[in-house]
Amino acid sequence: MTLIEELKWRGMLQDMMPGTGEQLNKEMTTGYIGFDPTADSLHIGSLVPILLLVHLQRRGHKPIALIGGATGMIGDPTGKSEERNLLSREQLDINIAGIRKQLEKHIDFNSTLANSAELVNNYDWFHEISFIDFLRDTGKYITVNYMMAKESVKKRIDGDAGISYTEFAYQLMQGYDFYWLYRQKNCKLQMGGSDQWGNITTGAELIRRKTGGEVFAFTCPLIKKADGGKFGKTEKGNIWLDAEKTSPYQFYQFWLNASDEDAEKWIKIFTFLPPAEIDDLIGQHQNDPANRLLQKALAREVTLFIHGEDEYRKALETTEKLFAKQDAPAASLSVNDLEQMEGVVKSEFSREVINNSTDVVSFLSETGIFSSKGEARKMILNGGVSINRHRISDVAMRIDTSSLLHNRYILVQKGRKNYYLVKAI
RNA sequence: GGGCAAGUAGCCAAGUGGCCAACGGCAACAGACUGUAAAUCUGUCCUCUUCGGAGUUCGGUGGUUCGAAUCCAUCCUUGCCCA
Repeated sequence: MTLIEELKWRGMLQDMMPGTGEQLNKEMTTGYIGFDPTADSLHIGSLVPILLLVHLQRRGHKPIALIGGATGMIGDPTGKSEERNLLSREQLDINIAGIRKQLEKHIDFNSTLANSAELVNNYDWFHEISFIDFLRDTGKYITVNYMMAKESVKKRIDGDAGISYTEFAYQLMQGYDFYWLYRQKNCKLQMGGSDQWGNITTGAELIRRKTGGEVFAFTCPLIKKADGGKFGKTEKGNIWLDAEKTSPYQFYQFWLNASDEDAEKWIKIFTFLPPAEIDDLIGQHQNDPANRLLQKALAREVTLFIHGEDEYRKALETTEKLFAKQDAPAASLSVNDLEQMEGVVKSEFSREVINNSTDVVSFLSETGIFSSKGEARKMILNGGVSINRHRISDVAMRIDTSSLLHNRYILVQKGRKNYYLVKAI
């Protein structure tokens, strides 16, 4: 299986320029992907580009991760129905530093191998290009007609939000990135999400017109959930790769909760398991879907890749304690079990108040599990709150010392799956 | 600079003097059913609440009115057409 064949099998190939496969078979090829510094951490939406770089490197090619320090100052109109606010210089610096740290965690930029990965920031070359230079050396080669034909631009021109000159010019900047990397690093390949296709082709066109050189590209389909919902969002917001923002347990849970349909697609995309093994897993899963073998394998592989062995183990242990014997009384959880739960949202509450007893509603809002008394009350009336695994229905219920497990803990569930551990101090 | 149109909750979108905290859809959250799935059905969905209510909203600011998302003035933003 060639790289292209494998990516196709994994469902990671959407568009491809002619000759890309041949180029990759011919020689070690340098390929790049851009990362937008729109937040200070990458979320699982950026996982696919990272994986593409890893795939590329595993096949002996040289990956470049480009951080859009300059393009981030402009704003990509792709997929946006409205003009965006510009990020401040300071915020960008913070974001770039955060993203750089994460990329370094998952891709090796320091090896001495010929195909060691490289990390570049397009601010480094853009900040010294003057407006005049850019217009003369780059703008001259691409017609406005060409730029307006791009889907991302056309949508905004046809729509009622319009597009500023700034965002309109974005594709030229990304095009210039490709040109610069082609010139400086002999980079002949650009990858990205399928929404980037328009920007990528502008770059290829620019290179062809300026140098006559031929470059290649392919894109990966955007990940969606089978039910049409947004991928990577939960009640708590984005799923981040940063353990500080999304604990490994929550990360693991996200993948474990994938629907059957999604799990089948995602295990191909998000893990490096060989095709034969994946086919085998899918077969087993279809025989016994209730066992959720696929989801478990998916969650294991992705958690291992992002957070490593130790964190995976802890996430798995916590999951087993909380979910394996869900009917078991909470008291059956030992002090150790409770102490060692990693990644469950934890909070503290005054022992004194518990000694004097307090009402559930205040307890739930003061621990931060619910943002207000009203919300806590509504959720209780909805049957959505359990304390120590007993669903509560009485809004006036009291919390006192008898509510404490091992004289120290209270286990709260919001819905079935969201656990909170409150410790009396 | 001139003419026309538009700006409503996370998003889309109805509402054109009181019955409006504002129809509907999407997304989200919870419940039932399940396998910590999917689909379906039900509830919640501006903020706070002692669940009786209270407070703050419909681009901004002023005004008319007993009463304004709705009328007037003015400003801002955006689109289309003309210069």
